[in-house]
Amino acid sequence: MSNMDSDVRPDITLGRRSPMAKTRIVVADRNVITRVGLRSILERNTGMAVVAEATSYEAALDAVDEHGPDVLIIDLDLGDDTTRGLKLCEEVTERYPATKILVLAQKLSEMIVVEALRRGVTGYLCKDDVKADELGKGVRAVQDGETVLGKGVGTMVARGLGSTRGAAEHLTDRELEVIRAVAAGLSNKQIAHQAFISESTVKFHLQNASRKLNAHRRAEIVHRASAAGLL
Amino acid sequence: MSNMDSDVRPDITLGRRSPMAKTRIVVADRNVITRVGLRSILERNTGMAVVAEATSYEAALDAVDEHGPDVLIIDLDLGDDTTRGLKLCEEVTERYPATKILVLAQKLSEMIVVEALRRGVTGYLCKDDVKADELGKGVRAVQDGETVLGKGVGTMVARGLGSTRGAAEHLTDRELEVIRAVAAGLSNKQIAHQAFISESTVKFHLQNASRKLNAHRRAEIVHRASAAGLL
DNA sequence: TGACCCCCTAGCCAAACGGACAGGTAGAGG
DNA sequence: CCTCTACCTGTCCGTTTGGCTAGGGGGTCA
Repeated sequence: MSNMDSDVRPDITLGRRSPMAKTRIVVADRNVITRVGLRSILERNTGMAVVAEATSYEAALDAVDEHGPDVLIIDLDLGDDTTRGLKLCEEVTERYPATKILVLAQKLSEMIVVEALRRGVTGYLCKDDVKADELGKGVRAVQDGETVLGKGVGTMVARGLGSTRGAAEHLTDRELEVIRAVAAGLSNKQIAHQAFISESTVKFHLQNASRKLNAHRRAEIVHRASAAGLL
Repeated sequence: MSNMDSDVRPDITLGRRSPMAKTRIVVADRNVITRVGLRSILERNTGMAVVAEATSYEAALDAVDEHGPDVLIIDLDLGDDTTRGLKLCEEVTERYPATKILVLAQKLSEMIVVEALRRGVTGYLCKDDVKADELGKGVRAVQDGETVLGKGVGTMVARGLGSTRGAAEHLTDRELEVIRAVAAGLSNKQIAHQAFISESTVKFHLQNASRKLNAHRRAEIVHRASAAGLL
């Protein structure tokens, strides 16, 4: 209660995963309010303990390294590049298969949902939809290896996996750069000039982005990218 | 601990604004985690009490009606129409000038910031940027009538107020409808058909929206509307 | 070394868009 | 009555786009 602002809060380190021990949780979220709220809600539940908090991708990984928690609760949007969050999930599931991941997203993005699940995330809830008691249940379920999908997430998964191919190929740096320029209202010609490439190339990148985002108009590209938190 | 999910949590009703009394706070946010977190952080401070929580515009207004708090902490994005949040601020400042409003936004939108301040909001912080101790200070400052602006908010205000005219005329229902269709990737012709109006009219609405949002291309319109939480 | 991916470029053409005219209706309110 | 707002329609024309095909260069990795 005295050190509520530290990035990582160590705790009594007892033997990892001893039976009957408390569920050890690491929370990664850039938002203090959310961290405090989560801790408060989860620790009402006598069987759970938040052993560390993190506010960046690096800190999150460090915390998992150090504490080897049962569950990592994470908001993938920890920096300005959500893709980093996906990579983090991949790393954690690879190196610590015993640590289950529960994603707590601010908003639902089909692309992120599908990609996260592909990377071994075992739960995906949306902050705004979740009820207080669902959190505890969700954590317990995830810890037991059950897959927990929040309201609306399920249908996304169905659609996402139903698509012919991996729905969400990653946008390349250039593509993202171009999309951001489009969002700013620039024409292809202006973008070309700004990025020191030809107009043809701008169109090329936009076509690739269209395919990847399953959009057909630049306005739609912007919308999807925006919804995915890419801008 | 038993009724943490109820929309409004009544408390001991003592004489309003007695001197030396605790700072009475109403929290309006659709997110349980945030509500619990705020309560937890604020009530560490012995001089403050969260007397009610609300998860909808209606409930927020009811709570203010009932408790006449010193401070209303609100995330304007309580439903699917952020404009409602602005109207709410207007109503509260009009009917309860003694109740100060502190906006806790998820993301920063110039339009929302400027409009909110125009409507008598005395504080504007961004959830992700705020530190735990800043919250208490912010609430106290707001209660004293001081204007509290979070990181980045100040510059927005400067730009917003510097603009020749009221920066943010409201988009009409039709305009919003058209914009949403544009975001979905529809052509003017398709939108016209969908809305039972002519293509000319679609273009007309888009031109008006362009002016209001200070955009020149549909992709930019979508971006701004999206950033303002209008989609 | 070939396969693969990202990046870059070119030209073509139909369709869509933006921006500007110049109007019209209906309702709300001073 | 006049004004204001939201809504609706049209025509014009140059610019921008979407979608296509058809390439080259450089990097990584098996």
